Amino acid sequence: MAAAKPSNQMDFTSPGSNAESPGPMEQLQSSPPLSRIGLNTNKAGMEGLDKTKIDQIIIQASKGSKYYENELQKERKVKEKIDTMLKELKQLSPSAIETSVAASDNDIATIELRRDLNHIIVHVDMDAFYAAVEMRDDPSLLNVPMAVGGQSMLSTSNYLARRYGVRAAMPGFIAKKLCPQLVIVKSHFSKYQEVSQTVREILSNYDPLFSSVGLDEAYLDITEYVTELMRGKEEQVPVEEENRVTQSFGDSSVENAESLKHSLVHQTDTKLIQIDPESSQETDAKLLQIDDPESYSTDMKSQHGSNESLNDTDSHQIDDLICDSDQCLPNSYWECAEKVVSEIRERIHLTTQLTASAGIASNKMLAKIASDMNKPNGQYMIPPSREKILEFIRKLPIRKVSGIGKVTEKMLNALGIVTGADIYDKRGLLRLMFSKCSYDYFMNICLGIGSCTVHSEWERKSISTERTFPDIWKPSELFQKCHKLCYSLTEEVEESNIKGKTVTLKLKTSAFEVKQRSMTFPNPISSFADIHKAARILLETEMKNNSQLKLRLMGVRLSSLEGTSKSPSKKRSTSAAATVSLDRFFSPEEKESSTMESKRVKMSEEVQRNSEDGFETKMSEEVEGSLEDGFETSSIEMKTCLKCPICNKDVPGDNAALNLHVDECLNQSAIEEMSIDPVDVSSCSSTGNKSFELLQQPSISKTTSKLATPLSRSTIKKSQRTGKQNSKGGSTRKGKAAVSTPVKSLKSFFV
DNA sequence: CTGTGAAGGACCC
DNA sequence: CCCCAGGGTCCTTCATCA
Repeated sequence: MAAAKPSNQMDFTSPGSNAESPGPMEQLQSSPPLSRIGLNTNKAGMEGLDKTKIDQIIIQASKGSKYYENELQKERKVKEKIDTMLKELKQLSPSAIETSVAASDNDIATIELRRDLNHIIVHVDMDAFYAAVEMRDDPSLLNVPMAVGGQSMLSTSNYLARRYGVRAAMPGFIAKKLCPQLVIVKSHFSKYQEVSQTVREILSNYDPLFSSVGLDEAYLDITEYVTELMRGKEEQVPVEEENRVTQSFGDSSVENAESLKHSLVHQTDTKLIQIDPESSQETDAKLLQIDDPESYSTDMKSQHGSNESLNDTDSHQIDDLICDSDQCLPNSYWECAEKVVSEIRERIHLTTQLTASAGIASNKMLAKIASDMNKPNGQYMIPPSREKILEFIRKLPIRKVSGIGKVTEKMLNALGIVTGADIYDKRGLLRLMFSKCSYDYFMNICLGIGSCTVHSEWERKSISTERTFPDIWKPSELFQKCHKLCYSLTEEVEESNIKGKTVTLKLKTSAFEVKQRSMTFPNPISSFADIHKAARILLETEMKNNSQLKLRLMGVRLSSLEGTSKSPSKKRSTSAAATVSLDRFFSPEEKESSTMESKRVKMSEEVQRNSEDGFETKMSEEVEGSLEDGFETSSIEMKTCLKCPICNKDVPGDNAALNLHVDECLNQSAIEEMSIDPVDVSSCSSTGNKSFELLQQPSISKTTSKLATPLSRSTIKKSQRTGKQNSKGGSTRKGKAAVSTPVKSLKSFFV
């Protein structure tokens, strides 16, 4: 593998490659305050705005609100985190950093081995999706700044509105301040879903196994599609170079051409007629047009950020270095891919009257970034050569990378990192300052390496529902909310035939403080009775611990789902390749379409039976009371409980300790009650007798009442790197400061 | 030392 | 005057345990 060798001499070695000077303090920018409240311009259509002015308006509008105060608080925390990070940075000796750089170079060589340029990955992204749909259906919206959502929150805005700083995830009333003429349209979800489905049908012609992200995005691996197209071309029309797409489309003996025609017909039948009866005619014409070599080249050139063509002799050489000549896709394939993607977008436009943007690259991370380059209604390809990729990444603002949000950006900024090149330059520091996971993530970014895995089915990990409302504090109201939420969650749970072990209650106080309290059953549950009891107990406990609990949001979630690869129940040894993402080895036949159908109990019945029964009344009185209740009623369980060291211990006067104690007992008794509850028919097989046995050693852990301790971060952890990467440079790093950095999982982007 | 839960957060759409 | 969502995923820290 030639790849191993060049990897150490990074092409980043531009100016300041040795900028890893131990004390890059000059670069430590004191970031402006309110960075998390101000406008986030990291979005297409928001370039060149007067951010300062917009920020002023936003801040003006938010000042003094609970939300604002909470954001300030969070901002302070982040700042603190950064400060301690910088302090630790100062402690680092030059030699330590030097060593770290060497080790990092070593890591990079390893990571480089995973570079895979043999997939043509496409990221398709509908432009301002919801807004575009609304505009399409109501021409009066065409030339006005508009957004979709409500007074409290916008889902998206059109490009006109973006000129005012109005964007997704902005509350309506603030948007109005920025742009008084703004028209806010209510969202029509089902419509978006329909359109989305239409788009998906188109996409499936190019990659039947494509994966979608939300309603408006999707990843495709069109390698196979392109390959077949090219093969067809080679066989059928070996001479015609430029017109291969056309040719093969026109040739019915080619499989893809068949399928394409098929889909066209299909489309014509189902969609075009509804939208515009005449355009079916156009479809073919348009498609052919796209294939016109002239229009292609001019088109693509203008859309292509860089003028570099794939035929660059350079890239040939590089490619030869990097890839096995056998494996590497010929450049012509990538040229073809551009046409194919162009066609995809065109077809989307024809059938939906909406525009899409797309990115083409050798992995998902790059494709995603690329799709944003020529938004709206454009596409961009990052050529599959290592050199071109590095060149691209080098200048790339890190914030463009999916997974790097405002906090991570700020943290990296503090280290003087703004672009991909900076990441590479500071690799020594990063290796010392961040967890292995984060560090790996960063390295992959600056190398432009990512996952090519598109064809893996999504697996649900949790299911939840939550609701915001005007502040409430009356116990009866709180319980009512809880009940309602559990009900609707159960509906969904039953609909999807899901079972899970962990119930989490989410609370957001009127001060915007978010708390989560969870409880794990010994066996998967799904009935309203179980979910509600758990949620109810968690709520009771919280209310008990905080007598003036005032909430603006409540949510319930079920996780540790049955049949999840994470679930211990059916671990299919992913053994060997410990470091590799499960993604890769996930076996599709994991689904157990359970035997639960029979247990379907009518929700209404069940709710009625459970809603205001004795149990609940009991619970709403005194936590202690129900606690003892639990003990007494579940005499079978006495043994377990009696053995509980906490229960039998004298609880010290300390409040926190008492809480711990109570929580633990509550959880315990809760589970017992649920196991025993005669009403609970629907889940008897799982929470019935069996759980009695399991209850002997339940995995109940107490809900720690003492939270967070946000300050104790300053520690230098010795979270050792367990990776296999340090074969050469030695340095098994021990004293690594793990500044916790939230980072998109490697699973999603990297192999 | 590993695995698991619980709680808190960052991020994405 | 109206005053910051909801559904998910993953990572990290801590505690406790087997």
